[in-house]
Order: sequence, then structure tokens, then C-alpha cells
Amino acid sequence: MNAAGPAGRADRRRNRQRLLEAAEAVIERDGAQASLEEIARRAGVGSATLHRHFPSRHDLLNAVFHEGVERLGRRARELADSTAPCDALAMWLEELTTYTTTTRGLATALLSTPDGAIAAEDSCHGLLHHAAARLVADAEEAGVLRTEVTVHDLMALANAISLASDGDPDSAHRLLRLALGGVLKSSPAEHPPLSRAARNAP
Amino acid sequence: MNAAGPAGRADRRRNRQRLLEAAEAVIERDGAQASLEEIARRAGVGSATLHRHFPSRHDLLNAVFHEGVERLGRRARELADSTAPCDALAMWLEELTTYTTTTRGLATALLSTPDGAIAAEDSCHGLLHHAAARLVADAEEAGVLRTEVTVHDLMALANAISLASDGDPDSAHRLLRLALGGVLKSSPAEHPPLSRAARNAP
DNA sequence: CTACGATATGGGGGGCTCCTCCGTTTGTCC
DNA sequence: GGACAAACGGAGGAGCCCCCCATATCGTAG
Repeated sequence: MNAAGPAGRADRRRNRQRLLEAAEAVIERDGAQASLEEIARRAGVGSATLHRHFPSRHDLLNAVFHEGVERLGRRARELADSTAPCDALAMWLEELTTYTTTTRGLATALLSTPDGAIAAEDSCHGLLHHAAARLVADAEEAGVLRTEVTVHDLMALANAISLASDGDPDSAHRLLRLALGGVLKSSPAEHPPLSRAARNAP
Repeated sequence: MNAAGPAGRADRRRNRQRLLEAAEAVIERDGAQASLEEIARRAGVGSATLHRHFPSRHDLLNAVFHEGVERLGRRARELADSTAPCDALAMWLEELTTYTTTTRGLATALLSTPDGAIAAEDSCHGLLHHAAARLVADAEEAGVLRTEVTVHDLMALANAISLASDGDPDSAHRLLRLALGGVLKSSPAEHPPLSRAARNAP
């Protein structure tokens, strides 16, 4: 395994580290679909080595953003313990979107699940989901969440917003607050299911 | 120009049509980053021909979705003329997200501007923006929009939602209604700008 | 200090992509 | 029917991803 623990050969760890640094730089410039070849080149290793360390692009992205994501996880626990549920949730989501919008590629990476598999527990996706779950549960218990909002919904929404505002955190924050507070002043007239009509229309 | 009008040579128009059909099929299967080579192959033309008709991937996507987008534009006018502003806006956004989520690749295409240039007036982006503007203006005049919601905000939000719910219209609709109605029951405690604290935190 | 086996490496190659050049074919108008 | 502009298509350069396997390196046991 690539557990990166102190086990394994020294050069392996060294190369892994170099790859991560190179990846961080290139991803910052080119986003989630940076060239793996260039990353390997920049790290001074062969492309095969990159693939041995990170079998898929997703693995690489997970590793690159792991640290930041863990920080967000800790922050969630911190907020949950120190702040009123409603504010804790809102603040954390704001911090989350700040991170995902300023980090080129993370949002994209998070949005697409590892391809079929349910998000692994220690993937970025899994870690964030876990962190959010606590905040959502608290907010729900306090009765401040509107209807049946799921953790999944919120994460999807937050990610989508980051993705949509393409690198501009201010824009992302506006959209987030909009979504949290609601776009319309009143519920849109309780329009009945309307599914039939709307779904066939366009 | 590739105006596709009745002017120009017959084979040109014929090839353009074939390309569009092939593109529609391949994009439906592979999304916005479908292989241009395969599209050309499937249309029975050389890859150079594809590039002559559609210099960039964006141009091709615009052309493929042009019809559907125009339909949505007409629908917007129709709703604006027949329905209360608030409902008109909500219904149109629902129809929009239905279309963008069920159409693999459109959302992605719409999200990324033609690369630097301001959305051309007759691009999908431009057309939808224009259609939405009318509905937003009406809603604003009727006083049903919360705060300074811009057309741009709404389009970004709708696109983000489509993108996030990845092909599942029901999920998209849930998120949309959530965003329109608001996630939280009350505004999140009027937290002051909070920009400083939140922005540096993670 | 050395020798050895497990481990990790990297270059090269196959198969794919995008895009452009340029000789050739085709449609149209007289 | 012929001439000329317009459109075409294949070949080829540059890149990318990923895998194979001969080779170099590490860490340890003697």
C-alpha cells in the first residue's frame, strides 16, 4: 500500500513528496485536469512512478488536498462545539466554499465521485461529508433547517456553487448566502407538484 | 461565416447537419468533453471538416444545443406574458434545470464562458441570459425577489445545481426549490460581514 | 564491508486525442 | 461543358495517458 507511513523505502517516500509538491504547483495553475506527465516531469520522476504512487487522477487529487480538507474537518468540530448550530453551519459552509473556490480543481475533484465507488471514508469527499454531517445534525435538532435537507444536498450545493463561481470567493459567498437565505421572499405560490407540465415542456 | 443559411454550397450544409447529428449522439453518451475525432468519424467526414465548421469545441456545443435553448427562450417570453412574476420565474428555472441536467454536457458548456470573451449575444449563454433577464426584471418589479439578486447570480446558481446533480432532474429540482425557498428557516443570525474571520480561517 | 533479494524506477511504445497543412475533389455559375 | 472558388480528407506533428520490463537502488543479513 501507499500508506506513506514511515514504512517502505526512503526513496519511495521522497518521490511521493516530490510528486505532491509538483502536483500542487501544476494543479494550482491548470486546475483539476492538469497534465500528469508534466507533474511527473516537474517532480523529476518518470511517469510510471507517478502512476505507481497514484493509480488514478482522483487518488492524486485526494492526496494533494488531504491536508486542507482535514483542517476543515477539525474546524467543523471546533465550530460545532463553540457556536450556535445555525451559525456554525453557515460559517463552516462559508469557509468550505472559500477553500474550494480558491483551490483550483478541488471542487471539480470533489464533485465527481471516485467513479462508481461510494466515497471512501478517508477520501476528501468522505472527510468533508463526515464533517458536515455533524453540523447538519445539530442544526436539524435545533430546528433551524428548513425541510428535509440532507447532508448530501448541502454538500452538493456548496460544491456546485464553488464550481460555478470559478475562482471568485466573493461571488461564491454571495451565492451561498443567497441559497441559505432563499432567493424568493415567499415560497413560490405553493405551486403543486407541477412535475408533469414542467418536465415535458422544454 | 458558418451561418448555415441557405447560402453557400450544398455539401457544406449537408456536412454541417451530419456533424450536428453525430455530435448530439456522442455528446449524449460522453458529455461535454466527447471526442471530436469520433464525432467526425461518425459523421463520415474528416476531422479537418469538423474544425472548419466549428473552430472550437465551444462552437460545436453552442450549435448542438442551440435549438433547445431557443425553445427555452420562447418559453420564458410565454411565461412572462401569462403568469405571475414569481411563479413565472420559478417555473422557468425549473424547466431550465430540467433541460440542463438531462442534457449531458450543456451545463458544463454554459458554465465556462467562450474563454475570455463576453458571452456572444447568440450563444447559448447569451440567449439564456437574455431570457432570464426579462423574468428577473418582472419579479424584481413585483417585489418578490429577496435582495439584490442579479440575473447572473441566478443563472450561475441554476447551472451549478444542474452540474451538481449530475443527470438526475429530481435531485436538481430539490436543490433548486431549496435554493429558492432558502435552506435555513431564519437568516443566519445576521452575522456581520464576517469576511475577515471566515476568509482566513481554513 | 559486502553481497543479495526485494523494491522501486524510468524510458519507450501503443493507442488515443487535437489541430493544421496542402494536394485533391466537388459544386456552381457562366 | 469548362473554369474557378470553395470545401474536403488524410497525413502528420505534438501531447497525453497508461503499461511493460530491463535496470538501478535500498536495506539488511551475513
